[in-house]
Amino acid sequence: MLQDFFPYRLAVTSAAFSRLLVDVYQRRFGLGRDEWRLLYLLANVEAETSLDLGRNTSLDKVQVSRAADRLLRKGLIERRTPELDRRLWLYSCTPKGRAMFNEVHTLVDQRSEAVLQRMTREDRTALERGLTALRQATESVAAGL
Amino acid sequence: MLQDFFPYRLAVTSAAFSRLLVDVYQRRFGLGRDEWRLLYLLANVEAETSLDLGRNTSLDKVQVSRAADRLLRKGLIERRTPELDRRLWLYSCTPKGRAMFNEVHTLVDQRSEAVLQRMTREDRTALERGLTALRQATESVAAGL
DNA sequence: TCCCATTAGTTGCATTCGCAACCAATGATC
DNA sequence: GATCATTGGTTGCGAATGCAACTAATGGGA
Repeated sequence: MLQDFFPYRLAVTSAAFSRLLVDVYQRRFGLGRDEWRLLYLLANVEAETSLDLGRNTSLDKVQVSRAADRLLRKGLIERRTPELDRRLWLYSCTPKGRAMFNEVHTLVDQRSEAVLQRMTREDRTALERGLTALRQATESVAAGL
Repeated sequence: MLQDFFPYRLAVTSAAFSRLLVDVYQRRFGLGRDEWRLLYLLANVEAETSLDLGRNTSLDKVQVSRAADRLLRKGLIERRTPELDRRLWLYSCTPKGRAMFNEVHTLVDQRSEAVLQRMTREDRTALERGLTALRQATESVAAGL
């Protein structure tokens, strides 16, 4: 039975939860998932290179490049070439970007909390624990190819 | 910090886990995610209408239509018009489809179990519990729009 | 019986995605 | 310090996705 298959339940649950948040940052603010992630990172830091940006968002270089391009065109971030390595970009958030981040973050966090608060404290603890363990186990298997 | 944001961790973990399985059914068998879901359902049942197929796979009608189309062209499933309602299709799995399902399922299940077996029994129980609670909470919030 | 609102499925289009090829800068080696 | 493998970023292209329009079948009233 597909409905009992763990990978299916994980994917469906994760997608359903995600959809609630996408409704906020995508439909209401026109931000894609990747843009939202970059903005999240840059809003909370002075500046960061494209390289670190990729590492810290689980996005590959193509995704970073394209999402950053969209954010640039919207005036939410800016970039300059760092002196040390001219292959990279050093990105930072504009005031406009920070303002939008704060607005979006408030609403996204509300939605997310609305879901989590419908769970018991014990269920939340269990989810937290299970998720952390799953991430480690997944990384471990993926590392061994 | 993005890395501590629950929605981010859920999405990243789920995607990483998923990728391990996609490597199997996509790269090695040329099946898309939607095709794999339909095949999973149809391999374990006599026949099912397009309508039920959608309900039981969390796919919308467009996804069902297109994935079914691909499976038909590959000869893995077949369909006929049910007498009761000629708007629908009644799908069923061909022997070739069942054979491929069994092969893929074995490998996918191995991968999935390889991950889960690296977790302690307690972590697995916690994950199971947390995931079920999260799904219910998510559905509950989504239902209230 | 004839509308017509509803439901199911398909198709078109614009956007996004993933992959591979490509270009630019770096740095190790000779 | 010239060569070239490596690393970082961008671009192109084919496939997939999401959304809305469209077609076909159903079913409930005037």
